[in-house]
Amino acid sequence: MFSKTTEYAIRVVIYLSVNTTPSSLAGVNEIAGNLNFPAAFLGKVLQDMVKKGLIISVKGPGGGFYLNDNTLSLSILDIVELMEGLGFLNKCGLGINSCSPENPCPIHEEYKNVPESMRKALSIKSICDIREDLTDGNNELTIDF
Amino acid sequence: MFSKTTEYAIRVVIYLSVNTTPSSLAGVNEIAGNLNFPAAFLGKVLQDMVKKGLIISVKGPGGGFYLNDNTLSLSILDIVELMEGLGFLNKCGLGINSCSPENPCPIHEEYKNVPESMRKALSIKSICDIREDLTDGNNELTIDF
DNA sequence: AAAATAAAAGACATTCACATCTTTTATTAA
DNA sequence: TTAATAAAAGATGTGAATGTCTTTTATTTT
Repeated sequence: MFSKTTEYAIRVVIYLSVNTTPSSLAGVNEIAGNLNFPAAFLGKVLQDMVKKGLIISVKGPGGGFYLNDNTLSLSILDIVELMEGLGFLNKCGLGINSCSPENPCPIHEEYKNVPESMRKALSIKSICDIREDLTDGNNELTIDF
Repeated sequence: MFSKTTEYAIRVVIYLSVNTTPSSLAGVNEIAGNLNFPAAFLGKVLQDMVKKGLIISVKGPGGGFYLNDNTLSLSILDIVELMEGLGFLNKCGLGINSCSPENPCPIHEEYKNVPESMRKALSIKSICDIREDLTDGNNELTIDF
């Protein structure tokens, strides 16, 4: 559904939310190792995320990355929007560019629920909520971020 | 959402359902021209569709393509399945391979509706139904297939 | 039979996301 | 102030999907 860049960004945000503070950072290699991402490419994604304000970087010995405070209040959808835009929510179910309410494709009505349920699924929780889910232990979330 | 190959295949099936009969065919260039697809590449897709039994080809002067009768009873989802499989319905909302009911990602529950609504949207109508919608005129479908 | 037509088939080209490698810059610690 | 560390930046590589071009095969018409 999303590009690798966006996918990596989402998981990095979650990882950093659980595993770092402004005084306890994580480096490229640690993140790449724990999330099983290619380190060199992840470096590029991290650069991009710094530029976009999602995370903060520190150079030099002991350096690394940690989460920007503001990012905690964002939803997954907000991160997707920052990384690659929300075009995927407006795409026709058959891929027809000229498809619109005035010029609907053959499954236009039937497909309406899809972007709606996507939007809901991706925006209902904040990163802060997800961090709580993962650290609380009062739920069955077990994936190691 | 789908590959170009699959997208072209879906629209070709609809086009042929409305515009051809076993005695009135459509050639690659006619189809490509009307649907605004690259003709040479479409030729490859049509070959593939013939092999998969979706359409029937006739060589030589007056030749071209028409819809296999059986295809009329298929849904869009059936065509997608034939062309590229249904992997897209089993993908995790965050792109995590190890995501499963026993090992759910942070938005696992929230995302469940998405593939469900996709499946419904793509399987509720048969090609036959869609052809009726397009030829009846008792609806607002206006895209020229 | 010969010429024309149109799909089938094979070889080749292009593009872009994804990924890697090398060099530079900033920071820290000795 | 020098050496070490780690991110930033730039250049380059790769593979798969997409797209093009040429040749072959089957069919029809003259």
